[in-house]
Amino acid sequence: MAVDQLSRVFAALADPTRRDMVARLAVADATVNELAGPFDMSLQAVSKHLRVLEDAGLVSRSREAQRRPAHLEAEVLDMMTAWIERYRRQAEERFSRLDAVLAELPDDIDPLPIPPRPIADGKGARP
Amino acid sequence: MAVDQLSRVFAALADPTRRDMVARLAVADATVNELAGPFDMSLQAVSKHLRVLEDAGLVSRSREAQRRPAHLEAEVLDMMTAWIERYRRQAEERFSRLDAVLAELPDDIDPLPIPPRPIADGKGARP
DNA sequence: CTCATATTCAACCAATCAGTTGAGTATCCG
DNA sequence: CGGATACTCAACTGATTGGTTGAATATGAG
Repeated sequence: MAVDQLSRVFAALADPTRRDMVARLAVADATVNELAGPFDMSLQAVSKHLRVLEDAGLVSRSREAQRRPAHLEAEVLDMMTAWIERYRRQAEERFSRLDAVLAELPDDIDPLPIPPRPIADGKGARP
Repeated sequence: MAVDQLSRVFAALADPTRRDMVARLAVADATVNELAGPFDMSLQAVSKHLRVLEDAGLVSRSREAQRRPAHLEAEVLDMMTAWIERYRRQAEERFSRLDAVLAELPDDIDPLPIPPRPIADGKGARP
């Protein structure tokens, strides 16, 4: 994988199955078997999804007898929020600045000159 | 398109090229040509990326002579933040609750029997 | 040691994705 | 009108993804 972590995290959460897993891991750590419960999907498929989350750094795993419980690593979520919020804020600022400019426009300016009307057919020309 | 918007938005931002576009659209609206500038990539490819962002609801487009300037729709970002923050907060709470429990443990309990050997590797690097 | 449980590995498949090139459409300008 | 500019559509391609099944590994219980 020659792809940066931010990309991996976004990609990981682009799948509803994986988002569901994250939602449940936020409540409690869980094994592959437990996670697989609600899904109509093979155990191996769930294992693969878990692997994607792990590669993205969203979950860590430990060993507990045969089980390998997954644990949500919430810090990575902060990385996403940081990215998103940065640009949301930037855009927001820009918009409010635009609003301010518009609000300051003096009344004697007509910012929307009506374009000259190209005219119609020559049928039934009126004198 | 049988895929929910949240999935589309996450997927849209899973690509570095598209994240870069979003970053620049946060600064100013831009046309396909302008956006394509820095990329070593055909105009059509950029147009396609823009389409993905549009389908995800992240940008809207208008018409201005031949140009079709793209405009960042920041509200959608809020949807992501809402999702992420919900689970981050949930996990966070859970951890602090756990901390509280541990802090309350009477002294005569040894809550952390030291494992004979912390699993040394646990996971070999796969080629 | 042998068996059961929990999980992963490996090979395969269909669908989607990110990119390409080439042709087509929309809009303005002279 | 005819061109130039800005963009999109269509068809193709190789890589990745989300799923499958069957075999393999890891660990604890008897």
